[in-house]
Amino acid sequence: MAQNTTRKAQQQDFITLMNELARAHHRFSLFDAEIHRLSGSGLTAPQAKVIFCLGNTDGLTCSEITDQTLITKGTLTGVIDRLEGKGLVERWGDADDGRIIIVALTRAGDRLFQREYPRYVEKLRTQVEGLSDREQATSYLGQIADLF
Amino acid sequence: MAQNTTRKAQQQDFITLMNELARAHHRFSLFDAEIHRLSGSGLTAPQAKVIFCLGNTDGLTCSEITDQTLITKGTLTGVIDRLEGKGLVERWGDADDGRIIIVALTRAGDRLFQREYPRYVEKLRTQVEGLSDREQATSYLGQIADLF
DNA sequence: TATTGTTATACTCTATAACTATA
DNA sequence: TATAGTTATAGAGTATAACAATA
Repeated sequence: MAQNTTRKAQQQDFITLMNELARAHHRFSLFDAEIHRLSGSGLTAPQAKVIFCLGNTDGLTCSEITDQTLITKGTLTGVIDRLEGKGLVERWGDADDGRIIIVALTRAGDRLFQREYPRYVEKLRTQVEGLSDREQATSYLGQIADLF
Repeated sequence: MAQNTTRKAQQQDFITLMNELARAHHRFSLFDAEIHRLSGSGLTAPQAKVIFCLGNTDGLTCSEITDQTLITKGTLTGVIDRLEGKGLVERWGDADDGRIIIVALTRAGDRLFQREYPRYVEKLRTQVEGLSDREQATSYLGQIADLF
């Protein structure tokens, strides 16, 4: 009976934990989207992800971008189309392997990256400032990242 | 010089932490959506959120659902429309305050909730099973949830 | 005037699957 | 046959703002 109560309490703890995770996740989405919206960069969150991962590189293939951003390949084509339409990235074929497309920042894209990336990091930092133990956070988040 | 190096290292730590958070967030989205897709319930993740928060209640107002799910009111109308179209929820006006709409599970919605909610929790639990220290997780996630 | 919820618009992202071109 | 990326389809969620009804 007492054991049953304990199990129920543990189940409730777990559900509470998952609700917190889901809400944290959702708030992160909203916060992330809001940062980009308020920045006036004209980027959506997925577009910014792509720009940020292309920054300080000589270009990446679509597969590499997919690996880093977790954006599905079908979706990625559309995101890159829009960034290309804004003149922020350009595409060219790989010389060795005809199947591969290299995506890279244009000069305008690089200027945007140089301006927006530090701002983005700074806004996140401000939000996280209250964090008590950075090392614990790092190691724990690594675990969470591995779970999903 | 050494101080500068340290600061740079700290900045890099922070960026790594944020990248992990962003990836954890994205993976959670994908995992969450996949659970519902594979369950055959026909629910999207936001729809499931609404069904789950209505479970074991006598109905909630749209504002209350918004508070719990963080789904914007404009979006919520559409989500509820789709759930109503499936016969899973119903709406009625509040007797006291004519502005308020009460949303509640239908019998079919409640059956879905009773069946899917435990499954959902169980799948999350399986995923989280590797977690080393539940208490640490709970307290840390609480912090993250408060940050965003 | 403020609040609750709906409607309208326009867009982005999403999954899925078929498809092209190349390896 | 397998891989890289595009295209096509259909739908869902999103922000935003204007709106109606009620308090």
